[in-house]
Amino acid sequence: MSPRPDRPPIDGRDARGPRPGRRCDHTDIPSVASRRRSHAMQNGNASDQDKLYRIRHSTAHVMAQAVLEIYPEAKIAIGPPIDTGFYYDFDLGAADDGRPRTFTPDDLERIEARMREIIKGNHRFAYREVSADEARALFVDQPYKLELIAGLAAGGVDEYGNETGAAPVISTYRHDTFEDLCRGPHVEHTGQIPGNAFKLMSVAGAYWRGDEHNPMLQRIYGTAWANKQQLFEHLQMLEEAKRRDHRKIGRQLEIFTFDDEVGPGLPLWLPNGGTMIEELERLAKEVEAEAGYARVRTPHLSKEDLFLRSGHLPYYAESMYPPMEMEGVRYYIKPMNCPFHHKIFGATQRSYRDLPVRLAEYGTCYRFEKSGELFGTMRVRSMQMNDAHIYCTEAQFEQEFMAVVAMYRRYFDLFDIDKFVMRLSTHHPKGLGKKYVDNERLWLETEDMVRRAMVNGGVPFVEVADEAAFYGPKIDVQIWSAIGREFTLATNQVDFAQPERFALTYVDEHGEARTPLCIHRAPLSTHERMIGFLIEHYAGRFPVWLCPEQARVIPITDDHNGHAASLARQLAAEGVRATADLGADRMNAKIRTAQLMQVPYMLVVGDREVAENTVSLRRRDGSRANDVPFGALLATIKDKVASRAKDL
RNA sequence: GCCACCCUAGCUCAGUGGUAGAGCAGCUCACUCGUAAUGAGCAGGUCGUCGGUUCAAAUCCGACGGGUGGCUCCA
Repeated sequence: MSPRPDRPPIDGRDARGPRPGRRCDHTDIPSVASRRRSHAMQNGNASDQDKLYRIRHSTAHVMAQAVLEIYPEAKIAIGPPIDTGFYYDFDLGAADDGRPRTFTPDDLERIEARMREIIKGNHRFAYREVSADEARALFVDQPYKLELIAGLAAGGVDEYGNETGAAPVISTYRHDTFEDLCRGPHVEHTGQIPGNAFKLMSVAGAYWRGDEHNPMLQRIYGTAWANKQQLFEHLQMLEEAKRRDHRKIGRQLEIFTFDDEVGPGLPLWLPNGGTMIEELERLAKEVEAEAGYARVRTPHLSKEDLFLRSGHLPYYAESMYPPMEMEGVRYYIKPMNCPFHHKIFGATQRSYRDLPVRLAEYGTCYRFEKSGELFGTMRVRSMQMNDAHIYCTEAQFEQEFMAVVAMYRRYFDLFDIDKFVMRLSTHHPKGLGKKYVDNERLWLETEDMVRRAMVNGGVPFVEVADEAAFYGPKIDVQIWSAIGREFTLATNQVDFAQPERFALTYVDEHGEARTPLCIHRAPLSTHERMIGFLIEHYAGRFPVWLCPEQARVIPITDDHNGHAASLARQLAAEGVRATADLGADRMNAKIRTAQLMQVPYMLVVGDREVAENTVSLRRRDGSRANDVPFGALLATIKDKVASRAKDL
């Protein structure tokens, strides 16, 4: 099973907002926790979820007690339940060498052992409400708690520091020797925590309140379940996720590789990956031609002036490779294609009759992602984007925007992608002039336009504030990697800022110059992220049209090599990617090899097949068909490819 | 970038102070086989790099590089 959610939580609400009946997605959990979604939590009923929530929350408290016993000087921060368990953040103070003390893997074992002892004590969880002064006295040695209490006392902030807008009630839960600032709920006593259904998983650094300017705390992640079987299933699911990991399959299927000397985040596409890229581009070009896009091509770098005009440099210089200087002029490698497309739009005089203008390009971009942010091919520094920019009038906007959304859905149908969330990202007033172009009126107008278009089109979406692009709101399509990491696969952005900055105009029916709106869109994402995602989505078993190798001819003995080679040539002549395995292996070994490479069609040929020009067909799924006339099979394969069929 | 952990042959891994091993893959030979591994032989590593400790370092320490899990970030 994949840890991605079974059903996208499409409910028209903020993805981080409260959702009835799902305590593990309650607002008192920091945003990261609520963004990861658990398989189990989606399936269980409300009372199961409530029970798991209590178990996890209580296990976190027990862990904090164990940590405080081992490190009495430790300062405790926050410890919420998350969708597969819980975590707790600690500040362990300075070690002898003056550097921050950190947990060791041995600590985890000790802490876990002590936790089991505490659980056996059947200590009751006791709730009480306290005044702000009492709370301050209770946690006088706990600076992080004091900070949270200050927020609670001031109102509108919960015990995790998240804004609630609710009236402040300060409460604590106490069990055994440990009392924590906490709203609960908890199990009745520690004996209700199954001692064989939790496991401390990892140690990680985490910034206090998620802000990298704050000190880094030590976080321990744990997983906790209602019983031993559930824990076992969860651990098995993690193993299965590792098997589908695109980094592993990408190596096994010889799709891509990385080389230390080339550099981190700079994938090398092997021939199999190259083939897949060609197929994706073929798809995109067909679909875009049909939808009235024109193809353009632009350079990989430009003068600094271009990115100053676009506004990218002041906003995103950190994510760009540093400039290079030639003949006294600074050049940047492009992190995006839009400024170039804007220049193409602006290169000719445009009439309202020409609009919409849709410019498409699989543009190659380079972004300097921090080293710790790289992740296989899903997060890289060089990428080729399924990019296009649509220039249109305000009157055309809704239709154009929804046509792009329809294009997403067409692709997602083709790939059977049903686990995703469409997310409308809007601005936040506090970021105006910093993260965002400073024009609140246009922000509100375009956000409303997008919202209206989505609602009119009947497209479910969630809305999140403060996640927009600097030039406008956007609709992102969020997907999850095999190991549960969330990514934006496709994006659809409204840009009300750049057309003006580039002085782009068209002449309207009254002869007046007007500024067009621009829609940025990338439904097929980047090749890097798309192929990484597809590898995990299909676990390497791609539909025939996308397979690097579509058919392999396997002779039974050397006597059939000539015939096998001839069949492979005939397949290739008809555009089917096929090879003949003429090696010294036995037939069984050749089948195994082809099977491991996920070749969809294996054509076994022996004496009978040579005599009758048939093949004995083995498909990747293990199904077989004997005495298939070669011509008929060739026609079938060609049809599966041409129709981009989902089946074999 | 920050915290923790990891890096031994193309791949998966064993080896925890006395100078390197296995399986698979590769190559050669034999076998000529009916739907997931035929057998034998050969070759392949300055143990990520550099420095330190030691009579002796894959093994201990440090720096750097790369990776993994998180945090931050994600146009």
